Amino acid sequence: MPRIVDHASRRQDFIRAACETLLEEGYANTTVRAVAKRAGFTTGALVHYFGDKDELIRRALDYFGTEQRERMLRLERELEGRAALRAVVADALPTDLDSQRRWRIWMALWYHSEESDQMRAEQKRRYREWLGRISRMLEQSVKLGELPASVEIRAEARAMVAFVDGLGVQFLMANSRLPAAKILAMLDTYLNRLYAKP
Amino acid sequence: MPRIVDHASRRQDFIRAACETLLEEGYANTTVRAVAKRAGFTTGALVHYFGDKDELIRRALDYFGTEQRERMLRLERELEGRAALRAVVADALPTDLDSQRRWRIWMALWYHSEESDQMRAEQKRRYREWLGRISRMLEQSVKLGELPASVEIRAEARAMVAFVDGLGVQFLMANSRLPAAKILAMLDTYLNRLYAKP
DNA sequence: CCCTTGTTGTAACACTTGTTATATAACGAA
DNA sequence: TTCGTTATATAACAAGTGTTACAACAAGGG
Repeated sequence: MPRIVDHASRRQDFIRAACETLLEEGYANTTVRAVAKRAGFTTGALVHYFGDKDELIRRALDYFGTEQRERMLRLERELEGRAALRAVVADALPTDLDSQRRWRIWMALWYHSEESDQMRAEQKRRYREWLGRISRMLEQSVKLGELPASVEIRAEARAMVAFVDGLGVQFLMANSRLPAAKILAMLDTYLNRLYAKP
Repeated sequence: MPRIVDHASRRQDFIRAACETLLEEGYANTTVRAVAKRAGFTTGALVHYFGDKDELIRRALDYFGTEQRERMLRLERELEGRAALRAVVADALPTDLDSQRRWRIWMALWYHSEESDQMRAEQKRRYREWLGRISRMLEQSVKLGELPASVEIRAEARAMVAFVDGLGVQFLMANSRLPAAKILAMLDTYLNRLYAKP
């Protein structure tokens, strides 16, 4: 009976607008008004699709996560063991403008998960997934004989994640002046040591 | 003629209050009103000692930096080479409640240096210092014969800093549930590989 | 054609922020 | 004591926030 509009797709429009705003204006400037405007609406429309701002932001961050996960799953399917690990981690590392913006989002998420319980939960979930993914590739390396069975999978995964996150931070702090080649060289040095025959 | 009050020491009072507020309430809740109240005054008094809020915050962060630097210099003086590196990095790693709070501040600083040019400058300066400190200890290791001359000092320092920063992030995300022993074990694994005889 | 129902825009609300203006209090010099 | 200067408190201001209330609108069914 009433005016017909695809609820789900309109929601997606707002989520996309929120993503763009986050990337281009930063977290602090991502207000409901700004997002609504970018989507071509006003706050009146936006609030019909999201309970509150936090939900909108969480959906947007979810969108980033999904994108990244899909890229990684693709790499994981095509490769295995050390090669897969190398590819997945290299994809996560900040090597171009796009990943630089992704890292800005991550940092904002880290920071704000201090305040919002829901966000912290979401963030923990994502970390677990990320650790699990790396752990699985390390286990595969053990099965393939690339790594000795004595390697402590969980600790190694944690260390790897720390390495990646730290490089992300440094990249942002260095005003993105860290050349991709250097970052990848550091990754290879790291992997060479991890995979060194004892 | 006028009422006498030690300008410098009163300033320090406010700076200390700002530090405490940052640590206990977090960056977002560190308002001029909150800091003034904690110092036992109101905003009217505070603004007589600082041009604006940004200056106050920068002074407070400076205070943290100075504290940490002094601790590190002490360790650097007492030890040398690998032992010094291990001690300094272990001190920086998040192993107790105090360092946890310090890491919260660091993350806030990272995040907000996206917006304030002055803060970003301050932050860059601190990173350079931190990289320089580690580089010097690595060079000392080379001189002591602990490391081969072929090691790429700058890249290794960067990797080390990344490792530390990443662990700091993970510590915060894990709700400080990462036991100190595990973190130190990861550091030692890292150092063992770096200092392994080829 | 009208009416119902979901959509959207407008505007107000309540609150918080940093900053500024101004009044009051304190204290030493004259 | 009185005055002048400074320190401090109080209060207002302007801007910006998320949220809410409400009116206007659109479009398909009767």
